[in-house]
Amino acid sequence: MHAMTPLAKRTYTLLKTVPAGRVTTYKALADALGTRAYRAIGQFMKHNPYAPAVPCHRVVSSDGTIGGFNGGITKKIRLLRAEGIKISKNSIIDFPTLLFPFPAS
DNA sequence: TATTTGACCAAGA
DNA sequence: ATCTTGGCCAAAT
Repeated sequence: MHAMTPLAKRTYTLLKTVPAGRVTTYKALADALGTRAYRAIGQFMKHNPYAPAVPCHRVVSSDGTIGGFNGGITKKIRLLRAEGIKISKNSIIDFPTLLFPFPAS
């Protein structure tokens, strides 16, 4: 087992609460965790030691575009579509509605 | 210890 | 609408 930094562990734990058919963003995760490390969170997703238990494919960019994925965004799009999420031109259809609201602290 | 690197973001041009 | 720039923070080198 590799040593897991506290922020990485909290990020994975929080992400697991996002249900299928909904999405979140790098920023929303950071915000809910009380940090501004959006970019670091992108790195955590890239590593994602718990895939597919941790649904990193449900994390997209703040503007509703797909963002990145280890192995290619095509795969990410396929996974999202399999959950009923519609995508066109690399952006989520009806993005604000599908965005999962984290419980307020 | 210092520097570089990102699956980012917001604001400008 | 597309592209650039500066800022942000944790990890890796």
